[in-house]
Amino acid sequence: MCDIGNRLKNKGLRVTPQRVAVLSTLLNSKSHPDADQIVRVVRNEHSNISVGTIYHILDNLVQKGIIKKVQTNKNVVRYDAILDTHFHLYSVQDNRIDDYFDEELLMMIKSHFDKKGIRGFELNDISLQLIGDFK
Amino acid sequence: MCDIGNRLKNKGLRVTPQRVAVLSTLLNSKSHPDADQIVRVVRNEHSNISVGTIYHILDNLVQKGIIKKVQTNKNVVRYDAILDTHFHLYSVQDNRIDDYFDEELLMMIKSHFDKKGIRGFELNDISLQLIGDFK
DNA sequence: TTCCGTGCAAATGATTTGCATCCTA
DNA sequence: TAGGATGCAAATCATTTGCACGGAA
Repeated sequence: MCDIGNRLKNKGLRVTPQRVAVLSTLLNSKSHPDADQIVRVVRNEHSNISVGTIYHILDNLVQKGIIKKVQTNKNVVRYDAILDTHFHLYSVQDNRIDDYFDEELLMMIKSHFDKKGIRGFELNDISLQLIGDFK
Repeated sequence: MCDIGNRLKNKGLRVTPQRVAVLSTLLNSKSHPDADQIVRVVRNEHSNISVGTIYHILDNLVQKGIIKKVQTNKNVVRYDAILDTHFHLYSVQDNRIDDYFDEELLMMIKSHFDKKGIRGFELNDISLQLIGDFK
């Protein structure tokens, strides 16, 4: 609990049971859930947090950089609590998104831009999706 | 005009003025518009195509692989008529998405996966967003 | 005690759907 | 002419907003 509490406190957010529930749900989930899925899990395991509040909390956490939104080409936003830069495996068919860690590739891309840069653009973050199908 | 007509015909879609209007609008746009922006341009330049129809058409074009959806972390879908694999520069602040062509990087990533592969995953497409700010 | 957070319900906004009509092939 | 396309309006669904109340600091 202290870990989660501290993450919030460090960013100047008050530690409330609702925030702890949302953040711990996200940390325990490997699947990159959307708001609706988080609502269901939270309500199942904890108390009856209202939907609007969960949207508020997710927004707070994103603003403070505690979690990230996941890029999607659907009209639902999904979330990711892992902050280390990593990539995503997308299966369009089953709407599944898995994490993909590839330190070698990350270094390769980073050093490419360190050398080369992009004129007129300050690069802050890299987001790579690998689109295909799970076998 | 024939070019656009053929693109549709080749994929087994009937050539209608509405589809031609939508596709040519998208081809002439460098900005990766969403459905609403396309509606406005189309209605301005051509006839009064209905909103539902434009959503239908965009969906058709994506299904047939004539255009692509652009990855976004907002709840609006944006579109891209360029099919050659390329990357995107994202500015979260001003919600701007520019194309970024980098053949060298693309080759680098491709050959990385040609060599290495991803266990349990068949890679079909690569989507890379470079997030930062325009200067 | 003081705000920041929360709950609830209504509002918004993007996208979809149903159905009658139209028009390309 | 036949079946895919379109137009329109109503329906959905995710997300946002307004406001009164409640609880961390």
